[in-house]
Amino acid sequence: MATTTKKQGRPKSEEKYHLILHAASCLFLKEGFANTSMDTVAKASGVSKQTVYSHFDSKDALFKAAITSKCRSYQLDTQQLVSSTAHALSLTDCLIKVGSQFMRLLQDPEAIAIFRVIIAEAVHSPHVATLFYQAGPEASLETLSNVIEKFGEGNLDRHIAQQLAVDYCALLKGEFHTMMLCGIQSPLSDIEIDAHVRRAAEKILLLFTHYSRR
Amino acid sequence: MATTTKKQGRPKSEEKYHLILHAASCLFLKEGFANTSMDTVAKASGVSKQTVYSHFDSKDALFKAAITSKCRSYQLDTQQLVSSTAHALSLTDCLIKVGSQFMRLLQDPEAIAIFRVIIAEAVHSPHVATLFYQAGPEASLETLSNVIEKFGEGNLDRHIAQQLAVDYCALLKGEFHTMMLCGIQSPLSDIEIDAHVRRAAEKILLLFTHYSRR
DNA sequence: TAAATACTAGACCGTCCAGTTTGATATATC
DNA sequence: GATATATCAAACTGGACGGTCTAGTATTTA
Repeated sequence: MATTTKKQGRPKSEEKYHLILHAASCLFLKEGFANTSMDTVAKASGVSKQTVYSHFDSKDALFKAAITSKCRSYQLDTQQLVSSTAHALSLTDCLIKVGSQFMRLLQDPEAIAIFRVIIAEAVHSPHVATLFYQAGPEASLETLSNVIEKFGEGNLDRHIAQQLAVDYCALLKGEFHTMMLCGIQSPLSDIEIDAHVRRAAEKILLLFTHYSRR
Repeated sequence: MATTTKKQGRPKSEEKYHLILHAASCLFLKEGFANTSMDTVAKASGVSKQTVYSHFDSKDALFKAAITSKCRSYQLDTQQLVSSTAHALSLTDCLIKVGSQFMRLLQDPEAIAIFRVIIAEAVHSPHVATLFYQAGPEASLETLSNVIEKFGEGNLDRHIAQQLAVDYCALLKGEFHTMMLCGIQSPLSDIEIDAHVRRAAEKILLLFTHYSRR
């Protein structure tokens, strides 16, 4: 049973599997779910339509697989902050560092595209939406709140740290994210990002000190 | 030229125009643009397909008209706050009042539906997205920042008041709005809303005092 | 070599849909 | 009443698309 029962016949090409998935991801993000046809996916991956259907049962299944694969790449890189260097940084510097990363994520055209597709299909594919949210925003918030809690040095309740993390992200977003999603905001320059992040970090520090000394 | 040159023949029925527009709005919001057919709109408005096309040139035109008409109803009712009663209220009470309204707007299933449709079609119909944003969020922010500025009594720069308005909305949204759009958050109870709004108002007050006495 | 499966290219099916056309009826102005 | 337009009901056009089928070729295991 547990033995590697190799299937007979020619095996499916992993390469083609990835070609299809990659092409589908790009198309779904660029054109949306409804405006992407299976014929186009096949053509774009340089593969016959039948092969697409041999790797993925339906358009829906392909969509789920494509979004799922994209999810993995959209998280804050908070590893560096939690690790050794963390203790050398002040909370301010730490917030600024994460904040800049976060803003760059918010600006990323592909990240915006994912959000758009997810939101558009949220009613139809709640499972995919949940998946995306957990892999992306939720995971990032989790680690950010850990960082904040660590700086509280015991004077900060866990749930207050979480709240501050949410608040920080919210302040960083401002009207920005909504405007990006609506397509009425062009990306900020690095200088603008820096200024914006510093203002937000300042505000969170204010809240941080207020809620930690009690 | 400027005389009311009445057209000959039977005039178009205004009633039918509104029937069509109303049915279209509901359908677009419930099903999205792609999943709403002109035949369905015609049937839902109790009108022949031809009549739909006699009032609206194309599906796109109908969509624009439908969203535009919906936009008008989605603004904060800040009239009452700016008016006479305003001076009787403290800033805190004022913020709480607006905040509660704002949260109820964020929860409104129809408002969420509009956002979804707008975001989904943002790439295809940037004009509609802009229209929506100006009529909705932007207008609300404008009046909110006026209220805040008034309470600053001269000690608050105009642009800082604006910033505080944006911050307040951001704190109120938190992760909430995004989660609603992704369909992974059920509406809050009135009690939860109240608690959330109070927390956010408290934070903004902290920022307000910090930025006004300088 | 034989059996089994993957893959291709393209035809094919059924459905859906935006938009048009037709022909009859209704309602307005002149 | 004559003319012009609106409305209806229904058929029609043209095209897109999800998914299946076929027939031939390639690649793998037994």
